[in-house]
Amino acid sequence: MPDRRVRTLSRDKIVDAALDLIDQNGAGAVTMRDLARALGVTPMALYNHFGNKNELLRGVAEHVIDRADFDGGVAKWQDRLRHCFHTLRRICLQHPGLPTMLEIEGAAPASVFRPMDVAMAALQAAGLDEVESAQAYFVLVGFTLSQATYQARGPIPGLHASRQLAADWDYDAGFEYGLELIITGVSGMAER
Amino acid sequence: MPDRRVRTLSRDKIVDAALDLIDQNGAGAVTMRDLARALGVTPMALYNHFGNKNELLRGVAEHVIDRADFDGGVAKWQDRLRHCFHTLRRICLQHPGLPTMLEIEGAAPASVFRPMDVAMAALQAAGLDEVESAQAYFVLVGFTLSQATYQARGPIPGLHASRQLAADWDYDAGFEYGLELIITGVSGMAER
DNA sequence: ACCTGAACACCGTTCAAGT
DNA sequence: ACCTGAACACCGTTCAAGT
Repeated sequence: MPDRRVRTLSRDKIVDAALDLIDQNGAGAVTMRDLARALGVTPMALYNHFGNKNELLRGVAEHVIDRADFDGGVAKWQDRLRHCFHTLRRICLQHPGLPTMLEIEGAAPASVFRPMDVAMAALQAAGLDEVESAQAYFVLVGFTLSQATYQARGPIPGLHASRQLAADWDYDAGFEYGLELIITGVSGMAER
Repeated sequence: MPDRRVRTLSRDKIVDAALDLIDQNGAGAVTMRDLARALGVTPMALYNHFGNKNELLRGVAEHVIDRADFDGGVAKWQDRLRHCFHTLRRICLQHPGLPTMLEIEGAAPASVFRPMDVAMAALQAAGLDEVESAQAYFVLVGFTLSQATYQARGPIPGLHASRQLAADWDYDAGFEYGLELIITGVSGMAER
């Protein structure tokens, strides 16, 4: 018989609270102590549910990625790629900590392969072989994550200020253009 | 009259020592205390030369970028792009901490605009306007930095292991393919 | 099985003091 | 002007103890 007393904590509760903190204060702002305080609990209570902070962050990333629909069920390979990386970009902007979490050593969950599977199927439909598809995927995911990171961080003060890129930079237009550039490149490479 | 006693510290000495530590132990491994110990000095002595750790890292990044030749003096815009981003990739691989340092908030020095100027000139020679060139530059730099970061970190254990991407992944071939894909995309976008 | 409280070994940085 | 030494306010995590 399992314990019938209400457990104050669970992996889901921890992940939800961590996601709230990340969305409010950004990526590196989440602290085991802060997270414990938000849950009304001692920091060490978290270690009954996650081995360490990295595992916890991986749990958060997994939760976010698992909720996303990268496929979309569209027909043309170009539209599948557009949908896949628009989706990835959207969840990165919704949770500004996500790209950093995925970049942190060991924090990437197995779920990161879900968009990879979708994208690689589309790239092979475009005419690339398996290795080429993987190589092209890394172009797309590197581009998408770096764009989202730049946008979430905002212009670097004193650095972008010297150029006119700062105030009126259109991140949406920049993403669309870059995505179309890469898709055009995929077509060109497939024709060789 | 300036003080004639030998100063034990200088910005250059600190930057050199920090670069050594970064090259040996990776990105986040450099600590004000470790760096001070390597210099045979107290941690607080560093604060006479740099306002804080971020400024120090910016100094290191600046030093590395300033030593690189992004231009190369080649004629065709495709070759100029190849040379520029091969150079950027090389210094990122020589100093595995560099991409992380550039991504750290506020750590990016004004020098990051040097490869940007070279690349944007090449992209405008390809037929893109100024805004398009900036957008295409972000594709190239995001791709190059993310590739170098992946390669420096190595495969994520238990994650890439489930795919055949792990052991025999050719980072050089992946970079070449991605770069050609983007250059092909630039040509395609310029023709519109 | 799950949570607490005190402690450990770290951080970056401030401050007052030395020369 | 430059460096030291002690201290402050943090970290993630270990360990022994409670229930």
